[in-house]
Amino acid sequence: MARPRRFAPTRESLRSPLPVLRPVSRDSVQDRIYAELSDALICGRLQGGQTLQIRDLAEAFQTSVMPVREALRRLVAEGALESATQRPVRVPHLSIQRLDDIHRARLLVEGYAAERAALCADDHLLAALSKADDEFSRALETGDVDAELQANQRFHFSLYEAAQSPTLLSMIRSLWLQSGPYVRVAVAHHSPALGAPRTLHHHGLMQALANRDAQAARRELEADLDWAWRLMQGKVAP
Amino acid sequence: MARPRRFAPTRESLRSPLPVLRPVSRDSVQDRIYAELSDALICGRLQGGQTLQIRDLAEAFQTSVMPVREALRRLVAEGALESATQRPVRVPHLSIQRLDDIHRARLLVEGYAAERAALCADDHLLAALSKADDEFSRALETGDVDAELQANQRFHFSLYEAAQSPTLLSMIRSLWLQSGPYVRVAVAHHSPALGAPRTLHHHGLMQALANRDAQAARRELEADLDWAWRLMQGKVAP
DNA sequence: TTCATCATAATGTGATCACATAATAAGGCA
DNA sequence: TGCCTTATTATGTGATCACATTATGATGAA
Repeated sequence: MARPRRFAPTRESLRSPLPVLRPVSRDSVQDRIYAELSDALICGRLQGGQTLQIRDLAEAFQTSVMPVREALRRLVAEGALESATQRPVRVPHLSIQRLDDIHRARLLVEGYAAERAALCADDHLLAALSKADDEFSRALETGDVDAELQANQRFHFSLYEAAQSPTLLSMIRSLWLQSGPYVRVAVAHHSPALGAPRTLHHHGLMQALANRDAQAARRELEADLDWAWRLMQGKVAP
Repeated sequence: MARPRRFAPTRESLRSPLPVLRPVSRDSVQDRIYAELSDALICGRLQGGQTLQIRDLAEAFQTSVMPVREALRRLVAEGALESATQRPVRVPHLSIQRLDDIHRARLLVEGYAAERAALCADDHLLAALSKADDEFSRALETGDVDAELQANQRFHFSLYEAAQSPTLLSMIRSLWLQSGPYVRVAVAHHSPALGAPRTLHHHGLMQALANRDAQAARRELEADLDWAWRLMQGKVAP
């Protein structure tokens, strides 16, 4: 192709094509705010009951209220946040019954995704899981909760992406957004020794995938989720 | 004019309880627009590939663009609509593979909801299902596609609500929003004779619920979904 | 005729302003 | 002093404006 690639199709760049200085994020402002808030939710940096006021967030992000409104609206639509009419948006304060409900849905959907992933597992997937699990173990040793949650997220979503189902993936993402604020309080204060079962389940899961054993993969994943759930039950008020 | 009347449980209304004149819609404008668009999607009044332009909708709804933007944003977040940056929102044009993906997710989640509903089925549920099925049959005879879809929706969601799981219910709602535009083309042009299997599955489902047979309920529901899915495969272009 | 280029129009996005409503604080009568 | 009332403040929601970006149609040269 003779024409230079256009990364920022303005008139100026057409006439004097510049080398790409930055892979300019073509996301809108609200997309970046949404991504920031999503990450904060999944990693548990926001806690249940916390209110998120539009003007405060706008000031924090150095923008107007406009992109913040739309980002919050998206998260409310996904069930990650709740809002009454004319009331500030809040991170839902989930009852133990509601958390149990979410947990059951996670067993169903994530367990099925594990089955599907096992059927089309390859070396690339196993390598990605192994890498994430290494980071996970290292974070457990050093007691770095943020790194632990990040690595755990990478481990699980590498698996779920392998299931090759956009529908399941978006449902799982929504479930993680909802349970994120409560997962952290569960894993935040346990001793490193308690982490042992999780690495065990991770390894069992990788073994099941290597064997293409869908049922075993589901069992190991469910055991992993159940472990975190039992820990959470002790921490969360009824 | 005296003080404007307030129907919300404020101190005043507590002291002099007024008869409820109208269940005044305390929804915001964007809520009503969202409800309208949701209904249009689930009932298939919008078709795949159709673009929804903010200003057009605002004019149709007699409002400004503001509430429309937020309603569309919600639907995009739920996967019911898609939008590229700086591009008009569209009803997704789903491939056969994507529709199959959604179908599998529906089998999983709606099948599980049917199981759960069977475990706590009561006379009230059976009555609601029977009523919806009557309307469904009547719509089949008269060939009223809109009424058929409405009744079918009521039948299924009466069942899903009985599962008493807010998490499952919102996931199912999202799946119906996504598949709504394509379900209609499937059921719109079949002869009334082809409708027989569906009423059969509905009746089988009700029988399973009466027997508290969770596995049978799942099987009947899956059969119902599979019937519609096979019909859809013939109508939708690959 | 055909393709590139430019000008124009249309549309989503962000900013700012205005208003209604809900929570909170201040005041007043029993 | 206690509780209801009233005034004030704060916040979400809707409207309007301004801009960047994309698509579309016109126009020119090879």
